[in-house]
Amino acid sequence: MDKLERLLHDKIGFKSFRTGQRDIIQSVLERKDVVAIIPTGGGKTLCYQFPSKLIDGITIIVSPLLSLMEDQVHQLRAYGDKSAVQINSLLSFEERTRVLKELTNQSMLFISPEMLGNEYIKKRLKSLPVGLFVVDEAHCISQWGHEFRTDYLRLKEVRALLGSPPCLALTATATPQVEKDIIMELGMKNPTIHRFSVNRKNIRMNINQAENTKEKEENFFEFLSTVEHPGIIYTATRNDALRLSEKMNVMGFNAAFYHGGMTKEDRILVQYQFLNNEIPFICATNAFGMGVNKQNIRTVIHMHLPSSIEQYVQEIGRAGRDGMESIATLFFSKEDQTLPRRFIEMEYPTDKELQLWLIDGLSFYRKEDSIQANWLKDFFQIDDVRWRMLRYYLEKSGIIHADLLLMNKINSQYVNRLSAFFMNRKNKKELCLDRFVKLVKGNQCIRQGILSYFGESYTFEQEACCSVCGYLEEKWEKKKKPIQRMEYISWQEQLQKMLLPQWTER
DNA sequence: CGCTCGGGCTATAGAGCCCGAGCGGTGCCCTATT
Repeated sequence: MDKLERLLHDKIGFKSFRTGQRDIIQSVLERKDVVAIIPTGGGKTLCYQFPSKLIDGITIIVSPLLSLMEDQVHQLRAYGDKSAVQINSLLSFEERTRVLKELTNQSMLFISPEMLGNEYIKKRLKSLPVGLFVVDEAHCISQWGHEFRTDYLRLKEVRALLGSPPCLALTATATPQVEKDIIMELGMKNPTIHRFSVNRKNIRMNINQAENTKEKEENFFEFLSTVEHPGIIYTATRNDALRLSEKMNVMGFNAAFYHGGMTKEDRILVQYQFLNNEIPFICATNAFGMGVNKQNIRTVIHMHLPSSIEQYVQEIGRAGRDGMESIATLFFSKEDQTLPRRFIEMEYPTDKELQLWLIDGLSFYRKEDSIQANWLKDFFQIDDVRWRMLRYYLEKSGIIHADLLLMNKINSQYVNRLSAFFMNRKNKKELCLDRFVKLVKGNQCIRQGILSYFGESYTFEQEACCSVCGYLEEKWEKKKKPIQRMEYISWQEQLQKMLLPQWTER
C-alpha cells in the first residue's frame, strides 16, 4: 500500500483503485485540467470524491439530470460520506438558502448547468474558494450544449468567474472530435487526457435488417422469446413506446413504458420497479437510461435508429455493467432514417424563418434603438427550445444584451452568417447519422466500426463479437435461458382483481 | 419524410376512399425572494 492508497483507505475506506482511477486522480491532484473517458461502471465518482477530500475549497460537480444528482448524493451518503449537497429546483427557497449558507462546511456541490446561470448562486459561489470544477457526463456539452441546453456552453464563463479552478471532465463516450469540443467549451488549458477503450467485451452486438416496419416488428417478437431480461427496448417515439409495451404484454412479455411526457411520479415509479426487477422489460424513448444504475441489464434492443454512433454506444452501454454476457440488438428497416433526419432538421430555424424573424419582422422597429428580446419569440410564436438556442447565439454576438435586442447591430450579413453557422451544425449532425447508417447497413464488423469511430483500433480477439463476425455461435445458443412468459392480464382484469376481489374469485 | 387522424366526398343509407394537416426526442429552469 503506497501513500495514495493509504489516503484512500483513510478518507474513503477503499483499499485499492480500479483500473484508470489512480492515474486520473493523480492528475487531478497535480491541479491539472483533466479529460477522462472511462467506461460506464469504471468508478467515475471516486475520481472527484477522493480529490475533494484532499484539496482546499469546494468541488463543484455539474450534472445533467436531477435524478442523477439525487442518486449520487444518496449513494455517497449511503457510503457514509455526508459532505455532499445539491442545489436544484427540487429544493424550496428556504432549503436552497440554507444550503448556500452552509456551503463552507461541504466538500462537494452537485448542480445543474442551468442553476449555474443564476446570478445569486454565481455570486455566492464566487465568494467561496473552489478547488475543483467537475463536469459529469461531459459529452452532454457536445451533444446538447450547442442546441438543446445552451447553458452547457456557458460553463466556460462560470468557471472563469470562479477563478478558473482546475477542471475535470468525465464521460464514458467521447470521440476525438467530442473530446476537442469539451476541451474548448470548458476553456481547458493543456489538459491531461485519460482515455480508456469504449469497447465492452461482454456486450454482443447484433443488427437485424428488415424490408419494412411490419417485418421488423415480426423479427423483434421472434427474437424476444430468445433473450434474457432485464431488458430495455428503445423506440423512436413516445407513442411507439406505449404501443410496443402493450403488444408485448398481450404476447406474454411483461413490459412497462417510459418517456419524457409522463409525470415525474410515473417515471419514478416505473424506473423503481425496473431497478427492483419487478418489471422485466421497459419500452422507452431515449429519455430513459442516463443515470440508471442497474448492474444486471442483459438486453438492450433498438427498434429505431439512434442519431449517432455515440448515442448508440451510450445506450447499449447500459447493458452488462456486472460484466456478465449481454446482448444489444438493433432492428432496422430503411424507413427508420427519416425520423432522426427530421429531428435534426427541426432543431434549427430555416433561412426563411431567420429572414422573417430578424429582418422583415424587425423592419417595423428600425427607428428604435432596441426592443425587448422576447418580443420576437412572442410575436412569431417561436417554440421554446429553438428560441433559447437562437437567443443564446444572439447574446453571444452581442445582439441581445441585458434582455434588449439592439437594432443597429443586426443586418442581413449577420443573418446570413448565422444561417451558415446553423447549416454547418446541421451538416455535422447529418454526417454523424450517415456514418451510423453506413455501419448499420454495411458488412463491416460492427465492433470494429465503432472502435474506429472512437479513434481506437481493434486488435484483440473476441470470442463472439457481432452479427457480422457471427456471434450466434453454438456456444452462445446453448447458454441462453429462454424467458418465462407471463399470463396476460388486461388492465381491466387487474383493476377488477384489486378493487373487486370477490368477483374474480367467483 | 411518413404516419395517423379527421373531414368531406361519393353514392346510397353504412362504408370506403382521398386528401391535407399535424406531428414526431432529449431537461433544466422557470415572470420574482436571498
